[in-house]
Amino acid sequence: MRRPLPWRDTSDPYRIWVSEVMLQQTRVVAAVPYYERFTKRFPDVKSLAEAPEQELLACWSGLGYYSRARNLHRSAQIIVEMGGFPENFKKIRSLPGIGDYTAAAIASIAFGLPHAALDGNVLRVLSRLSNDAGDIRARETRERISALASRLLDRKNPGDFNQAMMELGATLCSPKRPQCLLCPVSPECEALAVGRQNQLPVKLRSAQTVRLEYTLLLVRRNGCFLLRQRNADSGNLVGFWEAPCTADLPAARMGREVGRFKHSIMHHEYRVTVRFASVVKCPPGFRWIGAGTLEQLPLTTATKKALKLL
DNA sequence: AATTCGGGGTT
DNA sequence: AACCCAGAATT
Repeated sequence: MRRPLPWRDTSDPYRIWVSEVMLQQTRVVAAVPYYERFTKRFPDVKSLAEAPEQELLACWSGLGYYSRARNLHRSAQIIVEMGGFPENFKKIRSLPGIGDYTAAAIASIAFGLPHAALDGNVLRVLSRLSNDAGDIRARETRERISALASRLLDRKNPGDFNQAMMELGATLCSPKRPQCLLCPVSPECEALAVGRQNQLPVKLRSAQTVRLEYTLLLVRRNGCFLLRQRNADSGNLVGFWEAPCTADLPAARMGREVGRFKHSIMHHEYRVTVRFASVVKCPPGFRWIGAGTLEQLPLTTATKKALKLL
């Protein structure tokens, strides 16, 4: 059942750290190609610490949750100052971008320390195993399940134990229609025993999706595109480059439609229309960017998708 | 304790 | 179309 994953070939804490951060709220299949590229470009802590942020973000562009990349960068610099990768839970946990889960994962996998890692998979597996109907997002429930995880933890092999628990959640003990017939611990599963496996875990509160639409403009001239770098006022995606929307260029002349795509962010779903447009002069805040240099810049995913339509 | 942060595959 | 992913930081 053990899936061959690129970060399982190493005991290098740096690589395990990078993989764990990439896997925060991100599926394994999505993270793999990013991990390969990232570790090739930044093979160790030092190379990451010294990298320009724009290069880092360009490498992360499309993976989402960009504060992960910025925190990874800051932490790399802290680790260099510390003189090496921290080797106990408390120090690992203190690094920016590392919470309880990631600290436990690194401590157990890279250093063999007895800390149970509690991610979405493990919460699901254990809520079923113990037939716990508490809200999985409530602190009380998490503490109860965390205590159970610590009790079950194989203290001689915590890294394998943690990964096996997550593997079980990712493969058999899935959110819907768990494959209990194939599950090695089904005889111990209290939810299965009373037929509640499909009702667990209980998770309350989820905002409903908001649908919006807008138009992105591709303004091309002499092999360049009109782009803008998001500044500190834009709130999110600061430092990323993007194409203008219609509100940015009220005076632009519209050209033909290039295409459409959907783009989802959190509980927002955007329907984006892409059109060609032209302007008389470069509007304030925008710059002409050569088409050849685009891939070296961190582009917003929406802009990336728009350009891909060409 | 509740929100926010990206994006995309699954069901 | 809802759900949820090898979560963390901020409010």
